[in-house]
Amino acid sequence: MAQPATMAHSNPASRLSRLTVNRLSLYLRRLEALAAEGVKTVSSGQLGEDLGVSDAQVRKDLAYLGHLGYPGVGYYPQELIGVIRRTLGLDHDWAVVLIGAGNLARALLKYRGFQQQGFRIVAVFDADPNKVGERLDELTVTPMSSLAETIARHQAQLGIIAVPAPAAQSVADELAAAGIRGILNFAPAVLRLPPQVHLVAVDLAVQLEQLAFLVRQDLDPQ
Amino acid sequence: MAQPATMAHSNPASRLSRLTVNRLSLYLRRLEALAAEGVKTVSSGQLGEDLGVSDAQVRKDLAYLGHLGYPGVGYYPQELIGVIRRTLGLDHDWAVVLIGAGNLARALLKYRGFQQQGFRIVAVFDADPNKVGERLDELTVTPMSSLAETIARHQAQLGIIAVPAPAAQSVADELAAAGIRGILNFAPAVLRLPPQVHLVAVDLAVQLEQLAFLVRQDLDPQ
DNA sequence: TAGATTGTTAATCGATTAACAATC
DNA sequence: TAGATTGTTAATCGATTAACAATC
Repeated sequence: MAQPATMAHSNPASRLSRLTVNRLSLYLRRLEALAAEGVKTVSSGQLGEDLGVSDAQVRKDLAYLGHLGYPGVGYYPQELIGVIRRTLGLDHDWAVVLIGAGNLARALLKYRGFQQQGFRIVAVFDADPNKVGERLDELTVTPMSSLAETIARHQAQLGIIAVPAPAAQSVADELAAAGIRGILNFAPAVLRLPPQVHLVAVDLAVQLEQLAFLVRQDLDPQ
Repeated sequence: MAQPATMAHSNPASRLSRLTVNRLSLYLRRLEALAAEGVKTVSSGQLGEDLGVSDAQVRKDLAYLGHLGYPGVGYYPQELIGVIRRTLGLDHDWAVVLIGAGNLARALLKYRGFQQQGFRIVAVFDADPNKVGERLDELTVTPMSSLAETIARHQAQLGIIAVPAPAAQSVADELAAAGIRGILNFAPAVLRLPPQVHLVAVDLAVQLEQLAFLVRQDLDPQ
């Protein structure tokens, strides 16, 4: 809107790298806490210090979203919260389906951070007939055979894969075929997806191995 | 050992970036699968294609670990597995303590990827007296008061924080005070730790928001 | 006003890719 | 040998930081 006409077809969000988007999530969480505390303004230096990010980095990240800062003053948390939420797509709810009804699924269902940002898990599926019908929180475990129908009914756009690695690719294929647009994958498997389906992978073993490497290197450099 | 004397104080591992270490974990997992299938040699092109990494990237990453490739032939999975495991510190077991006895803890206790790489969860703690004494898999939930003693007894070097965000910093402080050298943090909180304690954070909300951003940008560019 | 703080540029740093001589 | 493939260099790409004029 405030963009000059010559920039009409430029898309600010498309310039945001994965790293910047990650930090925007962190800024958002911190800003929400500051707003709840009644803080009226915050500087890039303060916000960065709270999160372990440089002040220049904070300003650069936020400048991608527009002229949101006030020289000599800082940023207004309330204003920033609105802009970041819109940028991240958090200005409306997301219907999410969860595949796999194990302990990780239980943990994710209870995870408040998802609910708070408008992610609604609308169905849980499992391939194991013994788990189908089981009650998980507010939901009843549904058979995989009703995946496509359930996704269509809820107009779910996101899916979370929490099944063992060998099953992950076939679940991903089913999700893609059912029209899911983004997958958060917890299975330790590399997934192949059509280009219109976005993928974010959380690989727990990789993260723990990263930690082992850091400690090992520190204790026993060689 | 095979290093010339002039490089005696250079530390190859210290040159490895976090990104490279992450990929080494992925290479390791794939190589273990290849070895199990009886594959005798693999090229950088093949390994990269399996994991979505360029061939040049694979060669560069592996070259940090030494001259492990054979021109015209490729790499020997068995040889590479040994070197990567040593580099990542996976050539011995790690005793790990788990703080928080909720659903995420249950999921982590059952996670095969940890056990397979030699991570042994030796104790589970919870601040809630109602949870203390509860059986989780092979372990009994222990009160926080015995944290330091238990860590010392098992000589645990790694800790996993799976408690709510408000409790995370105080748990981290206790772990650091008890001599833990590395923390894998699942709480959505920024932790402050002394420099000798390494930190890897897995932030589930950030990852799901990353996914929402990608999908939103794709569906509704503006 | 003086002081604080932004947005942005240029410099720096780091990671990836392309290309190819060397090797088997 | 011819073909395949490595290790490494130089080129490219991208992200971070330092610095400071502009602004309130």
